[in-house]
Amino acid sequence: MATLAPIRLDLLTCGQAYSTPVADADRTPRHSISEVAAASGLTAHTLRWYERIGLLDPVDRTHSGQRRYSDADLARLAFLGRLRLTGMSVADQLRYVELARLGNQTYEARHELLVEHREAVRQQLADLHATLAVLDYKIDLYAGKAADAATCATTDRKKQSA
Amino acid sequence: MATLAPIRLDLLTCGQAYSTPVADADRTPRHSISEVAAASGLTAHTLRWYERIGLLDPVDRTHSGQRRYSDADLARLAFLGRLRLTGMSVADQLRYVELARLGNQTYEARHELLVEHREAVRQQLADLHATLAVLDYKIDLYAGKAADAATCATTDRKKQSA
DNA sequence: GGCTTGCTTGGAGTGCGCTCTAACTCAGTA
DNA sequence: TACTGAGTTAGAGCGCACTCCAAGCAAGCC
Repeated sequence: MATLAPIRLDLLTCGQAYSTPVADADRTPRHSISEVAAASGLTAHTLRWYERIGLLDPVDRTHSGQRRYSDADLARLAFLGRLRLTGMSVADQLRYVELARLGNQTYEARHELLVEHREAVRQQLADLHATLAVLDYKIDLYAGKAADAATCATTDRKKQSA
Repeated sequence: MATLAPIRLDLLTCGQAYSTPVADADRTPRHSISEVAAASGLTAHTLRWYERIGLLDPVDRTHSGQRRYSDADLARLAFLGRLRLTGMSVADQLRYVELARLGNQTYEARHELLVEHREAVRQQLADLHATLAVLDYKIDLYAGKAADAATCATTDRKKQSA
């Protein structure tokens, strides 16, 4: 069981806040949309769209209506980015976020969702390893064939099966 | 340098031919579209579409116009499936196939393309490993919290940051 | 002959994840 | 006051990778 010691995070830059995976990040509104776009690699358009569909909670605004993201927003974005990198659909990310919004009674459901996704990630890892082996094999083959083709122009023309 | 001894493959089933990565597979037209769909996990629609866009060479037909796929077609499909699993776009797969169609003088270009893609796959592997670590961390956290919630209903309500 | 099954075609449609547009506001600087 | 630049909105549009549709054809079975 994890004990959560509070951490002072007031002085994090946008990039640091984005890459720091903290459970109880600072909620002070701080970062403009362009800073967050730069830190996250998403466009401002996409950040607004994430908020519109509910993937981000409504972001704080300045008195003139401009968004100011907190470190907590950035931490969530970073985690969502991880899920995205592993191929989780926006719909499933949304499902997770909506469970989180419902509070304590959804711990189990979220746990289950993550465990399921971890299995998918493990499957992907296995697929990638297998493909890496195939690529290594093909690349070796091509290295040999390219040397052939360069040194021996009169070699018999075999049909290439990809 | 790879020496390519010819291999007798006449008796392969569709599924075997699909999963056997052979360089000079049999070209005898043999398998119906539904067999290939079952073996490859693609739909018949998708197989026809692949042919239409040039990802597969024109497939042999029976006298009545039905497709009959060879083991070589299946081997290519299997390799394309690997590329797809690693996130290569259809456009890039097409680029590779078109290079293969041009024959010997494109060995180097194909080699380069595969080496580039291998790098992308390695990057993906790194991303997945990193995400797996995050998932493990979160899952442990939730396992603990779920136990809390179950045994201690009066626990203080911490705001959940994802 | 009539029915079913499995296939054919070109082209239209779908779902996803953004991505862009148009018209606008606001703060800051010369 | 004029201009610039960064931001705002709802909604339309786009590229990708399929996915489906309608209409038709050929073979096999009762």
